[in-house]
Amino acid sequence: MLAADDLRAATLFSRLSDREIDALIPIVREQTLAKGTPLFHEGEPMDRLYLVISGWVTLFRDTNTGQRVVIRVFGPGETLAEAALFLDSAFPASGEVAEDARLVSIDRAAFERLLAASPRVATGMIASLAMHLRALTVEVEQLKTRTATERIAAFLLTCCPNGRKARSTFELPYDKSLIAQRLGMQPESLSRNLAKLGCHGISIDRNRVTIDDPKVLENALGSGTLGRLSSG
Amino acid sequence: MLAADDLRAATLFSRLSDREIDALIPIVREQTLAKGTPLFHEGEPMDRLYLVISGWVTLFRDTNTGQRVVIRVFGPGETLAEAALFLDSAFPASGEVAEDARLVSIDRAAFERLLAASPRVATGMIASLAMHLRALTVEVEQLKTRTATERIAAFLLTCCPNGRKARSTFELPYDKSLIAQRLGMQPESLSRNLAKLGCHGISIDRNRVTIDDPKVLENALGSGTLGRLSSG
DNA sequence: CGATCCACTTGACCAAAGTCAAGGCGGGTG
DNA sequence: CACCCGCCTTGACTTTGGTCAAGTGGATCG
Repeated sequence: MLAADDLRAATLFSRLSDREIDALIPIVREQTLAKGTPLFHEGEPMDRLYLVISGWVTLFRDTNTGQRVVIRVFGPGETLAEAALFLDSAFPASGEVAEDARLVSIDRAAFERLLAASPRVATGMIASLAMHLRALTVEVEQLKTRTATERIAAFLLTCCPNGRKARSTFELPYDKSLIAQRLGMQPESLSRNLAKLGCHGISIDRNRVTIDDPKVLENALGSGTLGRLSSG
Repeated sequence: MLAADDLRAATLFSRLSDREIDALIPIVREQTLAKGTPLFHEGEPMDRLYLVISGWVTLFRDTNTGQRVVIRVFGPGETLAEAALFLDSAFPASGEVAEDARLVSIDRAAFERLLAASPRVATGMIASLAMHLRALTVEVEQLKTRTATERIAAFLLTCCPNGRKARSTFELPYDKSLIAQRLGMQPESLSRNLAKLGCHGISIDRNRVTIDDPKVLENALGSGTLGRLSSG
């Protein structure tokens, strides 16, 4: 069942009072959707705001040369398209479930009522947008300065269950082909570079990853030592 | 002198009433700064919000491997760092005047008072953040899917004085080395690819650019025809 | 239990962009 | 007017990542 904590996990709603959260619960729609389910389509006006409870959702664009660009992949606690509800022109991207997901969504009209009624929602909205902005900023920086290998290493570190103590093992959150798109490279490049990272204490078996020492990897990333490998 | 219209050019303030704008004027700081002047530095808490009236300002990060990543370049009517005032941790990037600029800035405390006092400022803030988000989304998309040549062509089109009728001529807004950074490539690549674009009806003399037919260029960009050149 | 499908991997090749190094051109200065 | 300095351009070469094509291996289904 949908719990108050599920909603409060989102920056957008984190500042709401218990009372406000309780009022929210009956007006949201909760759905469980299978991998591959389309949520909304590029060019259509956006009429709902989504919050991911579990699973993963991609935001992407299909360019007119046929290739798909993944803008971002959203996971638990993240909201999509709140900006779209505000700028009311057609939304420039499509959304799709990347891994079986539980989603909560709110109707545009209901959300606008909420926004008008509570200054805390407006505040949450600003905070939420600011965080998205920060995330995209990091993304741009990575695309401009890091090699494919480095972007992969950075990604694996973010997947690393927190603590980052020695020898973390975890599963990749979604398909490798999607990871490749997220990181802005071809699946072949991901494959090859993952193999290369073997020399840096990372082993991959199917979609199970083990990082010998996250701290060491982090330092190597920061100092640009990942480039030339020392064939270990 | 600072005019009400200068402020209203910013999305952030565009919805304010005449009375609110008038109240704003005495509390803002106006400055004219020379190219190269640093505005704020990465890692420091951000204490002002900036609005560019004329000229250009870069937002960048110096990575620990020594290279500079330009996140974005802000021009007339654009605001920087409004998100930073909100997320109150240290700001992750530095700012610098890229071309002699006239700037307006507002103190953090004053802006917070404004935000609390007027729901229209909050609304403007959301709209402004949403636009930044949109801009960065486009950026990510371009970096992931377009070649250097295509990114340059797209950039030149955005510089094209609007109308985009046949044979537009204009000056590059800032140094070529900065344009290269903005587009995520080396100055050498920019230089070479600009030369390549000669075959597509673009001529460059020093920093004066002429586009024979923007429409044609736009179509070539959309259909991916810019890649293989037909040696014309 | 084998056939098939799909996601991923691997290999060989190629094109795009980065690197390093030298050279030109203009603008400012003595 | 000659000099120097920065910015930009050009050239030769290297590296990275993309492309095309074939192969592997696990899962599913008959």
